[in-house]
Amino acid sequence: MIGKDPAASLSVTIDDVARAAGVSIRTVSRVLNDSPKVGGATREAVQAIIRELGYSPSARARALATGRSNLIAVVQDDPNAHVIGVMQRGIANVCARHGFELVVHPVRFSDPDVAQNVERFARRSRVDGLIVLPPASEIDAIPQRLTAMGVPSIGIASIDVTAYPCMLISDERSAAAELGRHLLQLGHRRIAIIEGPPRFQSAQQRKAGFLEALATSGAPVELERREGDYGFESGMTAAASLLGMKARPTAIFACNDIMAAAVVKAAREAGLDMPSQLSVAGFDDSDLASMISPALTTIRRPLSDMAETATERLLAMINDRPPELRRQAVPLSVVRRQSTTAIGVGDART
Amino acid sequence: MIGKDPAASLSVTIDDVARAAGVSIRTVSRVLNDSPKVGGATREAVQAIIRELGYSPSARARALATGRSNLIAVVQDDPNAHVIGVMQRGIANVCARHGFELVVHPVRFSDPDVAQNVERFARRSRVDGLIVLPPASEIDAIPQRLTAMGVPSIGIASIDVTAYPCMLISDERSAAAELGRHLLQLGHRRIAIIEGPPRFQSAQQRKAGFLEALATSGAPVELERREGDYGFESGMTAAASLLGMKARPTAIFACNDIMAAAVVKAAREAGLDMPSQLSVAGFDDSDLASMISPALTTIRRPLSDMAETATERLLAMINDRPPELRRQAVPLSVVRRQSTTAIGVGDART
DNA sequence: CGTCGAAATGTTACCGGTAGCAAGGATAAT
DNA sequence: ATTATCCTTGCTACCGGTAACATTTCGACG
Repeated sequence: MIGKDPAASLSVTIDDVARAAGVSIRTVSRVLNDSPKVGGATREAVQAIIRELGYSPSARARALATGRSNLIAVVQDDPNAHVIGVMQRGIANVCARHGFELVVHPVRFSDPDVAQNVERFARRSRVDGLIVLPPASEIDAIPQRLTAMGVPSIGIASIDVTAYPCMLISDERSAAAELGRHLLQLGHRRIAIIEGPPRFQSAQQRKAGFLEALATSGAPVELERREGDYGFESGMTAAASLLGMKARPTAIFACNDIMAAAVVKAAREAGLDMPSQLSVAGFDDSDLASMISPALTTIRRPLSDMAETATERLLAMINDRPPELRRQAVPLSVVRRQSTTAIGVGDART
Repeated sequence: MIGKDPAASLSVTIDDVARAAGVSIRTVSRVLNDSPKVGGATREAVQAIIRELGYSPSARARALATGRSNLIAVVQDDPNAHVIGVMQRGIANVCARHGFELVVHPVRFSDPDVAQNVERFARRSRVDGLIVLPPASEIDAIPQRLTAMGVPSIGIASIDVTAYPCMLISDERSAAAELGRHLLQLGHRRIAIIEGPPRFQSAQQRKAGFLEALATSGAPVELERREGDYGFESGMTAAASLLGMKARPTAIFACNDIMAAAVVKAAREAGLDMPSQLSVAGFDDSDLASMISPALTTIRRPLSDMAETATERLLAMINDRPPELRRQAVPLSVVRRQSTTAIGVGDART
């Protein structure tokens, strides 16, 4: 009945349990870690007391004694709330299944001291491992330091960052190429791309894949390029410039959904009908993509799966099971929606 | 030069530092916690060694010894990635400033055992305090258990949940009322509301405030009500039903931006021009709101400020400074954009 | 020049668990 | 019945810090 005092229950210690059960601390510890060498009767008695007292062992003390904190961290920059939201959930799910806790450590991609920042964080917090999300995952120095410290880490990015002991690489380049071919097949020849900021590898990959597809097709493509910063405003600016051309593009690929949404908005305000007069495609398949009109043709990354896989693999490394697969390419898929269509019917001829 | 060995640096202990500096552990500890009673020369010598060895104290051991983990948790359900993303960032910022780490604990609002789940989490992880985000913050049992355990917590919600020692209450009811008056002033009389799921207090508050404004205005309003679940599909369904009416509403208030976006999309596909033939308003001022066309008139909560304030206050409680303000109402504001306009010109007369 | 007090540093007992090793008890083999 | 063996359980030394209390060292003052 001691357990009835709720105020005290937080401070119940293993000692209290041992005393109440009339056994030694060692035995209680065994029950907690369900060691096989405990008598059935004793085990049940101890468990009863534990329940009665509402006891639960301190993760901190445990961490100190075992050298494992049962904590993993996710390192994230946050330009993209959608990506982070979905991945965090996936990671948290796996953590919960394995009795781990998740600590988030936001960083700034542009901060020159990110790597040092992360190192200090890892050192101080003593997390058992880290998952690094893009675009922070593109920074070499982070896995370099982590690996030097002997802390397991896994990166999720669009390119291979060799310093990571394990990586999930989403093949954004191929996906963008596939999207390029898709537009060509639809008959588009005046095509524009709104690129992302070149400091991000993802932006470079998406651009490269797309341009490559157009170039190798052999089709006589008139290509127009603009640079955006993945933000809505930059998309509006680029769109305004493209739509104001005499020979306006019939299709625009924006390197993320946000800029694509800007194109849609700009086009609508310019009185253009989509997709008949203009096809638009994005990248990410964020919520946004299917909520605007017309719904965006875009590229989907299996974010949730990637997050779960990454976490499973990190936990494996933490448990000294080396990852079976040190590098894994994740295939992405084009999601066709209403924002792209074959050129023809209501074609815009300037 | 010992510090050059990076693999070893993770396991540098206070003892190593003491030995290297030729002082006692106690003195190193004093330097770490910058206690005033250390000689200047000694202090500098120790600091030099610490730097050289790349030592940083284990947060775990510290937690065990001091009884404080320097960890706070954010408890969140995640129907709304936007809200969580913004708030998490605000919380993390404040944490970083005060040397705290942030652990996220996702829960399910609909889970009958949430409260127990959170209690176990708090007990096990030994966090120093918790911030509970809506809608999880509406569940009484959570703060009840937390308070009984003596763990500081702060809730952010649209109503007062008395069991919290401290709360930030966003006045969604008044905001919705203000929005209602706004629509009336614009001349709308055939008005519809797409409500959120009644199990959420936020949905009830938004509805109540809006209806109240219409009722007390004295204006002869024809009100139409539909129930949604805060999801896009439900918004489409409700919109289809409303737009199919003989006497179609001239203004629709959707209780969140996502459903409002659905209304916009449905209206557009029905060939309606906005805002001339239909005014639409949402709630949340998510990214979405300004990215669609027309941009949504909606209601903004100062999410980032709220998150920071909540965190500051929680940290104050943790440091035994009772919160100066145990309840604080946060005023919200109507953001007028292009989706609402005065009735008249291109009015829809069915 | 002796004494006293403040400042600086050291010694050591925790914090709440884990786990190696030893000891006690019960059951099985001879 | 006796001893060997296995199964249970207890004792205790850590894990890496913090902080109370003791001790030493000096400078200052009478």
